[in-house]
Amino acid sequence: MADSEDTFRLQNSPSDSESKDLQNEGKSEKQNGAASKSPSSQTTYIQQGMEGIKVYLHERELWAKFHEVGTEMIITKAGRRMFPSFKVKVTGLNPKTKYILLMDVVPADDHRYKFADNKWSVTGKAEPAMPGRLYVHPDSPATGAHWMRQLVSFQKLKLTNNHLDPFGHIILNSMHKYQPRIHIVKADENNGFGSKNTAFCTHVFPETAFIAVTSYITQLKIENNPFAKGFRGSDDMELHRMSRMQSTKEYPVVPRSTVRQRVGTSASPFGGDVQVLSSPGVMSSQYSCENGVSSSTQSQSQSAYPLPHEHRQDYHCIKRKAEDDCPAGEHSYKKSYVESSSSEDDHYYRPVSYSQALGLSGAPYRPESGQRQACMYASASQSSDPVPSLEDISCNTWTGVSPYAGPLVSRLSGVSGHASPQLGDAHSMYQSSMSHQPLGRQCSPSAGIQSPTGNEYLYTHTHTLSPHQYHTVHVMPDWNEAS
DNA sequence: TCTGGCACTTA
DNA sequence: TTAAGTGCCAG
Repeated sequence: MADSEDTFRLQNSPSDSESKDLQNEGKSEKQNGAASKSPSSQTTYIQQGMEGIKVYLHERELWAKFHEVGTEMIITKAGRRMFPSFKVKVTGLNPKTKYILLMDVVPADDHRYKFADNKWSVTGKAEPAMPGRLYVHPDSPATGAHWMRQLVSFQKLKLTNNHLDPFGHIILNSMHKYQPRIHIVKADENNGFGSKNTAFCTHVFPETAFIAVTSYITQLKIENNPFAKGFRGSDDMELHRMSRMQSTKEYPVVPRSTVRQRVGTSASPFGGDVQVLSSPGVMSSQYSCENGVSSSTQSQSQSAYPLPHEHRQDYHCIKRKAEDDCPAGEHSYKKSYVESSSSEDDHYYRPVSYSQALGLSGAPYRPESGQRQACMYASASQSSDPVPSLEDISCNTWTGVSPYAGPLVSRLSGVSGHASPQLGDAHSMYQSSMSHQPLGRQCSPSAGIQSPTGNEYLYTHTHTLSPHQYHTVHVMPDWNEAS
């Protein structure tokens, strides 16, 4: 959500602020190594309502660190949050227009992986993709001002390997590689998600790709996740741990994570450069920007595992505006888990309501039922479209996990022309047309226009939401090449 | 490869 | 104090 702890304020208008962000980008990275404000690309295709939307990955440097060694995400039966958590800063939205922010996780390729010989390697063909589920940000829908006022956090999203998961968590297969995606869907009362004019865009950050695992967590997680402080390597703790282990074993025990970490810092188990582990600023050059816009020439050789696409994608469609008040700025900014990024956050984000700065109403956009929860949507059918259409992030059937899911689901469901189940049926399974083709297949390689974006994929499309009727406006040329 | 329990943390 | 979340370990 636009979590309260992540509040920041844009100093001026979104565009002004963005300009400052862009101007400060390079300096920021050089000064403190925090690359979390890496800008999204300039939107070269502009359509009414969705032009200029940019998404910045928060804690990008941390993501990059994990990416360098091969990001792993634990999946459990009960559901596990992602770490690093997925947080973005969004700019360029119409402050008064309502948007729905979605996240999904799609297969990054067709492979199944194994961890052997201290490295990840392909071990076979991927198992069939799980039913795709969408995590709808619990604040959705909310005004552009709301989304832009603070970091948008998807940290409550949970990953599970339970194929029958009833909680709406995103279902993944262990030992498979996945790519999270962010979707911004314009949603207004009269022309909501699913109408043929619905506008949306999709943002992909390649450095957030990960392999789902049920074990094997790198030391980086321990070092950066506050909940894992108990595993950090203070001498006392280490002695305590070792004594515990020694008490039950007759031989010295070295934690597996420690083994992997030490291997990784001496000789990359993933075939990539390993100095990143101890070099916070290593990404600054890799993500250097021109006019504040990061380069798209990331070296794949530094990736722990090859990503099929090293660019961001945007899908743009026409939509009209809606007007709504945005929430009052009740949030307070809190330091992120990573110290290196907090200073940057302080630099960019102020705990003052952007909506107040704009003179907008302070009426919170909240459901009458109180706390809002995220809801998930799943897909069963597979789109054959090479480019994710809005259908790809819509549902054939829906359920909600919260009272709020009702109106949203009702609105969203219209896109695919399928009936919505009872609202609040938290245990129903969603079925939608979300494509779970490996990510590399989802975008047409045609009509490629090089974007000035950085490591995000940039794909811009018009989309009328008439089934299968859209045309590519902006596609990176090598989307399909890597996988 | 996966699961449950553990010790530990944050909120 | 309690609930929720963390990775590790044994099985």
